[in-house]
Amino acid sequence: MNREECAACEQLCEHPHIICSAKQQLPDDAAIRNLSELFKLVGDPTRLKILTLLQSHELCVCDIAAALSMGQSAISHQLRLLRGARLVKFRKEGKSAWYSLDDEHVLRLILHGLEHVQHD
Amino acid sequence: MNREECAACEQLCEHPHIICSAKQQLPDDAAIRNLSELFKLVGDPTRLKILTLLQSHELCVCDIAAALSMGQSAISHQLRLLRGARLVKFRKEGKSAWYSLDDEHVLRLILHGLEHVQHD
DNA sequence: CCAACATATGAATATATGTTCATATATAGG
DNA sequence: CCTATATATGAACATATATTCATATGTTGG
Repeated sequence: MNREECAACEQLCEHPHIICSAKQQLPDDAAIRNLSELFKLVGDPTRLKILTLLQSHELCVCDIAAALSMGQSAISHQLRLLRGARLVKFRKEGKSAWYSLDDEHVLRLILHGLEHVQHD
Repeated sequence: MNREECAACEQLCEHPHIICSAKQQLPDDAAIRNLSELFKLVGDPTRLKILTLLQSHELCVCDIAAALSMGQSAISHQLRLLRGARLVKFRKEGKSAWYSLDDEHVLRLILHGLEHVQHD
C-alpha cells in the first residue's frame, strides 16, 4: 500500500485500509477514459442499432438511414463518431460509402451485454 | 422478409433487400433500450470507477468519495442511478451504507471491454 | 434531547450530446 | 457542362447529464 496515497484518506474518512486496497483495483486514468468512451459510444440507441445492423453485411449510409427511419445527416454524424473510435470502417464506391464493423470485438461486447439484459 | 416493412424501403433508397435483411438482425426496441441504458451507465468515468472499486469489497459512500477524491453528494447521486439499474445493491449498518455489486455480470462486461481497450 | 456524523435528495448550473437544417463536396449520367 | 444523387459537415437548438450547494433524514453517543 502506498503511504503517500493513504495520507489523504486518513484525514477524510474512516476506512483508509479499505480505500487504499480498493484504489489498487482501479485501472489507470487512460484506461478509464478509453473504456468509458467505448461504452458511451455503444450506450446510445442509434449507434447501437447501427452497429448491430452492420453485424453481417456492409451497408451504405442511405441504407442505414432507411433501415432506422432516420435522416441521412443524423446517421452520418453518428458514423463519424463510430469511425473516430475505429468501431466502423468504410470504403467509397462511386457515390456511395459502404460501412462495416472495424473489428468483431465490439460486436462480441454488444452480444455479451445483450445476454445480460435478456437474462435478468 | 416482411412485405409491409419493405414497402417503405423501396421508395426511399436503392437496396431494399440489404436493408430488410439487415433489419432482421436488430434486437427489438425494448432490448435496444435496455442495452443502451446499460452501456450508458457504464459509459461514465465516475460510475465506471465506482463499479471497479466495488469489484472485491463492499464500500461505504464516504470511502468511495475519498477513493475518487469527489464529493459525497456526487457519489450518492451516481449510486442512485446504479441502484436503479440494479447494478449495485447496498445494506445499511448504523450511519453507513455499504454498497456492493449486484451481480458479477456487469463486472465481466467491464473486464471484457477493458481487454478491448488495452489490446488495440 | 442535542450535537456530530453519514447519507439522500431537490434545485440550480454548466456542459455534453443528438438531431435537424442548410450547405458543401464529390461522383455519375445525359 | 449541368443536374441529380450520395455523403459530409458546420451551426443551431433542444434535451440530457454530472456536479455542486443547501438541506433533509436518520443514527449514534453523550
